[in-house]
Order: sequence, then C-alpha cells, then structure tokens
Amino acid sequence: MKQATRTLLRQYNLRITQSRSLVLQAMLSTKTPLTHKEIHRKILKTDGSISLVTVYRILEAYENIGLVHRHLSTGSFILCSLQGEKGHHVMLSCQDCGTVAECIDKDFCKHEDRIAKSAGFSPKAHLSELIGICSSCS
Amino acid sequence: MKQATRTLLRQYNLRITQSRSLVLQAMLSTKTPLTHKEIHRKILKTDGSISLVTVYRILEAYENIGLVHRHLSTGSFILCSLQGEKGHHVMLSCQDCGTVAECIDKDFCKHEDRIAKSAGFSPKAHLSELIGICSSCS
DNA sequence: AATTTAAATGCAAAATATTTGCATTTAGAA
DNA sequence: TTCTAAATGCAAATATTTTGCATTTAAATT
Ligand SMILES: [Mn+2]
Ligand SMILES: [Mn+2]
Ligand SMILES: [Zn+2]
Ligand SMILES: [Zn+2]
Repeated sequence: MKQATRTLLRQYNLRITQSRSLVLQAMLSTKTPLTHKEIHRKILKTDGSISLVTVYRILEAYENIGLVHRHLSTGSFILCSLQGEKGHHVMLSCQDCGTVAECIDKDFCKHEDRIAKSAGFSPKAHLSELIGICSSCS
Repeated sequence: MKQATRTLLRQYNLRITQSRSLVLQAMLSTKTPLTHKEIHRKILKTDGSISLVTVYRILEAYENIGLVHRHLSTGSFILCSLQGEKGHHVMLSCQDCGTVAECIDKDFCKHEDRIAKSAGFSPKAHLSELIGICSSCS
C-alpha cells in the first residue's frame, strides 16, 4: 500500500484500508476526472482487487468529506488537489486533454460576493468551472 | 397549447409539438430545477400526456440548443432565463427554497479570464453556481 | 384542402447505473 | 491476541437511460 495514500487517509481521519488506498492511487495517477467504473477498471488492471459497490461507497465518503470533487460538466470524480475552504473552488477544465486543475482564488470569492449582493443573494459557497484550453494544449 | 411556449419554440426554430409545449409549460411554472421524472410527473398531473422517453429526448434537444441548463450540483434542469452568450452564465442557487436565478455578468467573465490567464489557461466558457440564500429567503 | 415526407412520439425491451440486505472479513483499539 | 464496529463483497433489487421499430404528426407542397 502506497505511503502517500496512507498519509492522505490518516489526514482525513479515515480507516486505512486496501480498497480506500487503491481508489486513491487510481485517482492520484491522473489529472482527468474518472467515473466509478473507470476507477474500478483501472484498479483491476493494476492487479488490485475491489468491488464496484465498494468504489461507490468509497467515493461517496470521499465526496462528503471533500477529499474528491465531482467534475461539474461530466459528473465524474477528481481528487481535490487543494484543501482550501471547502466549497470555494474553481476548476480549469481542458476541452482538449480533459485535464482538470483546481484553484482557490480569494479575489474570485470577493467578486462573487459583489455579483451576489447586487441580486440580494448571500453566497455560502461556489462551484465554478472554466472550460477552455490548458497551457500545455495551447 | 400555451402561446408563450409556441413563441419560444418558434424562436428556437423547433417544431411546435404538443410534447415540447408541455415540457416548456412545466418548466416555465417553476424557478426550481426539475429532473426528467419530475417534469414527467408534473405534466401528467396537469392532464397532459407524454412519455418519459420523450421527456428525455426533448430535454436533450433543449440542452443542446441552450434553451435549458443543467443545475450543476443536482443535475436537474432549469429553463434558461437569459439568452446571453451561451456558456457564460452564473446561477444563484438558494439552499433554502431551491430557486435558481441566472445572471450574466461581463465583469465576472473578465475576472475569470484573469484567473485563467495566470494559469496559462484560455477559457471559452464557464459554468458557475453560487450557493447560498436568496433575497426572499433572507 | 388534400397529399407527402421527414421528424417526433410511444411502447416495449434492452442496457446501464445505483442501491440494498446480509454474511464475511478486516482495521485498529483494548 | 482478542474483540468489535466498520468495511467489504456478493447477489439481487431498483432506478435510470437508451434503443429499435411501428405509428403519428407538423408543416411544407401541391
Ligand atoms: Mn467563494
Ligand atoms: Mn465567461
Ligand atoms: Zn489540455
Ligand atoms: Zn430562497
């Protein structure tokens, strides 16, 4: 079991299990969002053993604690690379290679507040996805 | 068949059919995003007749031409209330009443561009959802 | 107004995706 | 090592989405 995954799990206060480690490994090795099934297949291909049901259960848990995100336009999952304020992330999603990079931007939140205020809206969180072409693809 | 729906359909260059009108009516009568099934049920309740399969097909078409949006966090659909640049909308989604209001904000896009540029990213569109409390709920 | 035709619809069934109940295994505390 | 709650796997139940095909319908044409 990879050390990086143990560390993450401990950090998030989760029991360290084979399956959880495998799901993390699968997600750590890509910058592209993955579906439940893709994660499952990927694990099997690399000699890991896991049930698809377990992948479902693990991803649900990971999402609840904010360890993974859903990629907005596809619904697939990506590891949160930044542990900033939960629910205030911006994702940069490349139409070309599928890579998703995250960023947290305080100014963005301020701007968000300004827009919201002018509509009488009090924002608590935001989900934002910028869709375009990443640096390496352009 | 409601006139408002005929007008919308003509505006988007779609054949004017009973089913399409019913789906629009169902969506026009709420500010809350609806799932396929919810739209289907709603139509049946109001004496309309439609197949769930048709709801699927109609929503897919509506989404492609930008007549409806998917609400990011739930995956359900909401009528586009603004016909601005396609793919550059901000949704204000109320945690309390579920209402989703849209806004298009040029400054937001500029800000978006700035963030993106600093990551070497060229944005073509954005999906943004602000989650919080709307004016009437607060 | 009747005719024509491609597009839209409904139905049944297939294919997928997700959830659940329950027996077994396992991580981590004692 | 022993113990226990949490995690897992399997099989089956549900739920969701898609597809093939026969029928209907919108709207263009005559
Ligand atoms: Mn924010
Ligand atoms: Mn924009
Ligand atoms: Zn790229
Ligand atoms: Zn509200």
